[in-house]
Amino acid sequence: MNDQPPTVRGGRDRAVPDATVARLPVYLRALHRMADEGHATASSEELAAVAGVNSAKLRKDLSHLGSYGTRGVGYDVAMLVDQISTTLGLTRCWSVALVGIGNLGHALAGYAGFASRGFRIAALLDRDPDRVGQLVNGIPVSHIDDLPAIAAEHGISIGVIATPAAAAQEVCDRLVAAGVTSILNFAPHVLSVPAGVDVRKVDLSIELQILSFHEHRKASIGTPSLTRLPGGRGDRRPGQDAQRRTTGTDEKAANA
Amino acid sequence: MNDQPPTVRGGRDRAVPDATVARLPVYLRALHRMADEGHATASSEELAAVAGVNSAKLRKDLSHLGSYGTRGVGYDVAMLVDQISTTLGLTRCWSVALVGIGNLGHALAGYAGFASRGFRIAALLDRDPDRVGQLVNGIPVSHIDDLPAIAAEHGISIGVIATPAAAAQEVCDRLVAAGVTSILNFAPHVLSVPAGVDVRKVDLSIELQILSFHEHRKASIGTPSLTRLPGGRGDRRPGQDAQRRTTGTDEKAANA
DNA sequence: CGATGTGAACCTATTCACAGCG
DNA sequence: CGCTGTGAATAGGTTCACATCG
Repeated sequence: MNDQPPTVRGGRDRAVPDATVARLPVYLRALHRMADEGHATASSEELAAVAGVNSAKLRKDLSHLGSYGTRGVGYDVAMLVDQISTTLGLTRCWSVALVGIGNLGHALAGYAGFASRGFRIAALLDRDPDRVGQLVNGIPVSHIDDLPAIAAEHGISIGVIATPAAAAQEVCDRLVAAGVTSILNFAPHVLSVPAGVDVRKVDLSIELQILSFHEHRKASIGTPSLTRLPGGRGDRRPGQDAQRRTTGTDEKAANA
Repeated sequence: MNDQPPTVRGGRDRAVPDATVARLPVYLRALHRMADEGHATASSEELAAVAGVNSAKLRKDLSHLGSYGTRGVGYDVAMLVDQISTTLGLTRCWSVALVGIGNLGHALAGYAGFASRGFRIAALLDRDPDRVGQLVNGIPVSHIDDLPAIAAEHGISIGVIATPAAAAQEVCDRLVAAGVTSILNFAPHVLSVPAGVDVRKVDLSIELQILSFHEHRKASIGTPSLTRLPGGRGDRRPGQDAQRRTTGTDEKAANA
């Protein structure tokens, strides 16, 4: 316990801001890559470069998990991997139900990234009787009506929706009724869920439209002789790496 | 070479914040839905409900595009659709190149959401000679080496990367060399691009890990008798719709 | 000495609350 | 009178710059 004033969140002051949480998986991937390349230790500068962020942000992010660096040296790669994995809850394996075995569902079912870190597709579900019973990537497709039993049996708490938009809300409701409290939604539809359920969305069409905006911007401004940097989107601060290549994407719009 | 203290962006003060841009496609979808349902006009409250945001945010977002509402009435649906479409640059059709025709590439090539609003897959590309020449969803697969010619021919400015992580950076470099200035990256790899090129990423594995964090949180806190709301993620403000269902996802982590 | 960890400054985004218009 | 549009207040995130420590 602690007294009061600012930011009383979960247990103590654990907090970990959402923006930081969204970057931890990126750091984790960067760390694995550095480990593969033989680094036992990594400075915030090196790690930040691989992760595509600046070093100050990385240090501040890591500081939310505790103090796992050594001044004058950097971070122990293996230890940081452990710490981030623990924070993200990746020390256990999560069972996932994937609903909607169409075009996209097939691709997702075959996606290697699933198994790679602590996620297991425990069930594939569809409403189409013709698809039920099929084997997709070695996993049999079950009927959506069997969701409650399957969810209970496997202790499924994460659901992935890959159905058409029209079916998404109903599927979502069924997932929630079956005890799922985290949903990843690929359907182009805004889901409505009770409090306590987290939803994240992945939406190709939205991403394209955002890119369209920026393309449109670039095109319509023409190449303004030299109002700003010759190519930048305009908001680069004159700070450090204003030139050369921008690495990665800065995070922002996805979900929460 | 310009003075001016605060926030001088593109032309004048056009700005349109990134967070707003990321939501415009959502509003657009909501508007289309309301139009389909016969609404000629919509209040900020109604629209916001369909789009899964609160009305104040929606009004402020729309105010960045100008004043298109009527006080006491609401917004004219058709007019708003036009205005948002124009802002997003959707009044023209963008040609897109999709690179990497594997599992995911197939699914993306078949995705209806592409054609739906101003995007046309002008080319499918792969490095595997066995795939070249195949027809996928009616479009022939070309070899990646032909990218420069194809990009020039179709005026392609948007590229989608659906290759394995190992190939992503090279493909990215080739796209940029061919004149592509906006990239949507599905590969689990942080891309490095020159200034002036926009990158957005879609990453299943990162999304799952973020959900894992929240699941972990919920599980480890148990059900705290009544420290907070019985189910919420903890950061619900005591404001308006704190109970009932949270609609949609709040935006945050995706890209920029 | 070199790199972490962090207070402070800054900037962006969200929410409130209400003036003002149709 | 109802709803938009917006200034002001608040919250959240990023960057700077440096004290601090191994």
